[in-house]
Amino acid sequence: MCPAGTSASLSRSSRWCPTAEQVMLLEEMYKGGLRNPSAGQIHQITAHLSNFGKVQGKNVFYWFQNHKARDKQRLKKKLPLKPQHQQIFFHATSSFSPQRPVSCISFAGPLIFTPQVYIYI
Amino acid sequence: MCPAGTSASLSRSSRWCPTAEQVMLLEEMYKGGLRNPSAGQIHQITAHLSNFGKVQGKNVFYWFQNHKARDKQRLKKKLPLKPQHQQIFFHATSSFSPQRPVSCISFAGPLIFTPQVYIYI
DNA sequence: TGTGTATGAATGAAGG
DNA sequence: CCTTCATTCATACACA
Repeated sequence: MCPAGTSASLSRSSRWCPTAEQVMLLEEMYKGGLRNPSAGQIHQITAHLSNFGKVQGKNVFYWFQNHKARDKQRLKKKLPLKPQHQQIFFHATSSFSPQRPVSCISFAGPLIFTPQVYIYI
Repeated sequence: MCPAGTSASLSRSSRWCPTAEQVMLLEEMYKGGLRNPSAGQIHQITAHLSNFGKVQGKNVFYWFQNHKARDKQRLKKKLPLKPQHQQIFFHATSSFSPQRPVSCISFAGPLIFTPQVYIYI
């Protein structure tokens, strides 16, 4: 969490603890609509945030990822509307027999192995 | 990752949680140069990994896809001055951490993968 | 010192 | 392949 007061940088911690200024700037950008910054944007942002404390590109990347996800999560929790998100998972449930498995993946070409063509039986 | 001592198996999670042994084997193959396993290879690998826990072909497929992509990102040191579509970076410490004591390589199967992926007994 | 919470980090799974 | 989403693990900190 690294809340105010004790600003990050000096912590010998293994993980990034953004300073108040950094968080402020990030939130500013977030409010501005930024959600999935490109690599270039991340680079720029990182450079800018560096003026306020140690920070790496990955920190910025994760910050946006997490902030967006949790923003959504909070909203979801607040409005528990009907479960409209039916997940239609059909488990392959395989007992994954070891040796002579039934034809699982029924195409054999040396072609691309894309998930879309998986055939679960 | 699914550390917490309790490896995968009993998790009621819907997603695959590779065991330490499985990860180790996958890492080994990756280090051996395997990047885009063919459907056949995936099938073999899956069969082999099944000796160490539940796993499906798509898990293996995704593992290689993700590992390759993130490995690449990890290695990125710098970004071009121009915001092209460069990659996002992650930290550089990759070394796979054994989440458990690991008593691997004990499988005695005479199985072979690809020439690059030699797994001696 | 234990417990809950906020959040950094990681990665499986898709989507495009 | 690259990008994004979802879920989880890990950790710092507030509070008791």
